[in-house]
Amino acid sequence: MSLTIYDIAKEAGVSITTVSRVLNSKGEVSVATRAKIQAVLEKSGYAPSQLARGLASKLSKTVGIVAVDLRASHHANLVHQTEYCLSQQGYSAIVCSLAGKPDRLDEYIEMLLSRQVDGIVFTGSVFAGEPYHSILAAKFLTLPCVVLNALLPEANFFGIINDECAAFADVVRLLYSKGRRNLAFLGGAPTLSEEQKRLGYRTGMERVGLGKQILEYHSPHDFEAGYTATQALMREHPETDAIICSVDPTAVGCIHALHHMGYRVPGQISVVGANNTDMALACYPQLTSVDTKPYETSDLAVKMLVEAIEEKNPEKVKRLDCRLVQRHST
Amino acid sequence: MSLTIYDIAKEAGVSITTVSRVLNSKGEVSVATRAKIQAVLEKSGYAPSQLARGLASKLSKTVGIVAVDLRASHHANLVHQTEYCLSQQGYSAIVCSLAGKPDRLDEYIEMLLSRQVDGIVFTGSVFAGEPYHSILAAKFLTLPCVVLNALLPEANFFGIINDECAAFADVVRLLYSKGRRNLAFLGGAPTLSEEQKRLGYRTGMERVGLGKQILEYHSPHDFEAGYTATQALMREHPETDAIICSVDPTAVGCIHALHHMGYRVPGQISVVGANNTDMALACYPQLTSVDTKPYETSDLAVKMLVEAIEEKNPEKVKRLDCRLVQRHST
DNA sequence: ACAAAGACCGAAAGCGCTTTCATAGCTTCC
DNA sequence: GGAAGCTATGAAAGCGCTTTCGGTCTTTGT
Repeated sequence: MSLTIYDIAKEAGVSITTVSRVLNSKGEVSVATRAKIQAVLEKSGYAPSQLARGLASKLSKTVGIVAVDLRASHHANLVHQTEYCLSQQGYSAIVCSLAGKPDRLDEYIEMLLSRQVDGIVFTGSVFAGEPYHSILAAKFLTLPCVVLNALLPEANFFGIINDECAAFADVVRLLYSKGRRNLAFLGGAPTLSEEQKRLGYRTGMERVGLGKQILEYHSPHDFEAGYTATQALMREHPETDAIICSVDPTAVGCIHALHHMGYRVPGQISVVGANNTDMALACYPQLTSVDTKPYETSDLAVKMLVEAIEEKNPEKVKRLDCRLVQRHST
Repeated sequence: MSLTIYDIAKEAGVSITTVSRVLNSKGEVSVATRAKIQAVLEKSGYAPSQLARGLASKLSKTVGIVAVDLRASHHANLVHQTEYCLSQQGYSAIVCSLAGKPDRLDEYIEMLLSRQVDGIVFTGSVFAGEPYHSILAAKFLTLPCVVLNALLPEANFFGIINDECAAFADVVRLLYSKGRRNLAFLGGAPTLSEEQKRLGYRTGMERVGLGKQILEYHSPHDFEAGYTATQALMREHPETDAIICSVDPTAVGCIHALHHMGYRVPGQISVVGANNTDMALACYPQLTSVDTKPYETSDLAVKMLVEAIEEKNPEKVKRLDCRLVQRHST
């Protein structure tokens, strides 16, 4: 096998305790011995076993990242950046992708606990809703957790909230300024994030004086669903001239449906999405989308989590604003 | 802290050795004691510490997944499915996303080794090229590694090769059958995967009697690059009526460029991509794409890796065929 | 009836670290 | 000059498991 702390100690002519001390830079070590040990360390290429370290210190320097579905671009971005930030801080990430199957959450949590992770990051507001929340609550998790885009009532659950409400109100204002008067909202299951968007839509509509014309449709967060929901919407409300979708995949499905029904985008109908994923760039016309800043969100999440792990009592909730990115679909 | 094997042993009135035996179902245990221990196990909700287990047994039941860039849809799919298969086999995945920065590979490998991973999966053919290959080679990795879409010469490196060559020859045949006669190829840096595609293109061209009209352009694997490369291509070879791109993002950039230059797709020009990512679905018209079967690839990778870890000597290379998915861009 | 062979179980030694506690050697101070 | 206080170091006890080895108690064969 590889080198152990004993090899280093022997080579340097000191005890493993002293080696451990310089490894963790804690405790007093004379300049001379420190230098000697450092030298041995350098040339040996020794790296301490994180397993042994974790076992002895009760800190594994590992965190779990649980994503609803890693295949979704927005989540992949969040996981990517979260992992990156964690690695910068000396933590490794064990990632779990639920593939939309809530029942796997239970096993994953169990697994993460058995691996002594120091904390967990959940990407996605669905974790605040059912059945996820019940599963999490039943675990009585005592380790720090941060949920992206949601806030759970439990202690040691930290949250980051994107202010999507304001951004969606802006979306309405933008569309209104372009002359659109029949704006529909196409949203998903009522998570916090969805509710914020919906609220933003309503608020925006009130502000521009269209409060009486609220039109809300429902669609899961995928391409197909966006497609069929749009067909229904246009059949029942042919006067619609702008569709605000809660996420990009829905919006892309929406655009395709409109194309196939013979509408011109943005000529006749404007479409807006959210999360500013690469789908927004890929579709034609390119999609105007609410940027929910996955990078900033992840950075903040890791910052909060690490602070919580180190018992620095970070704030329980942080807020981040969103930015509307205009492209050719409006 | 949580329960340990001692608690279980005491509760069941046996030694920890015996508990360990039923936990790992190895060694002889009478039916009676086994039942007794099982019962205690059930109602306690005990889960063995994987850290301690790994330390004692030298098998961490953890594998590293190193992706060139998790943000790229194709890689996210691979990582997702690989993680899923691993979890089914009792392994956890530590994921590392290089974000296209080769220099981070070194640190990641070091980290994975210090965590005693039992194996590593690399997603992407770039790992067979420079500078990645040199970095890997310098490590003298003795643990099993599998590289998706590439094969490294080193021992204990296993590979899965997608037969993209045949698929790209099929692409040419398809386009030819649709009346296209000026087919250009838009590929990336010369990795094995890229070379296969290029070879497929050439072979296909020979077969349909267009061997004299090989036209190859170069473009990194992203949207922007595909866009600009296409502009150059069309400026220099306006007679082109079909563009075969080596990956979807390039193809999407290509389509956008064509749109902006006033060409109709597929009216005047056909475009094809590869990997069949969600970008292929998102863009308009939806993209004909070579499906490189990320799910089958990942399944196979995990199968090979686990066999290698358990010293079952799997074959060094496995091949998988690809499938051409026709959509509206051709 | 007695030896040989199993079946079943526990003691104890690690795995590679961290951490507590004790000790030895030096200063410092009145 | 001796008590008090540092600084620098090591011995040893864990952390929660696996695994080897040996021992006891039944079987089985003759």
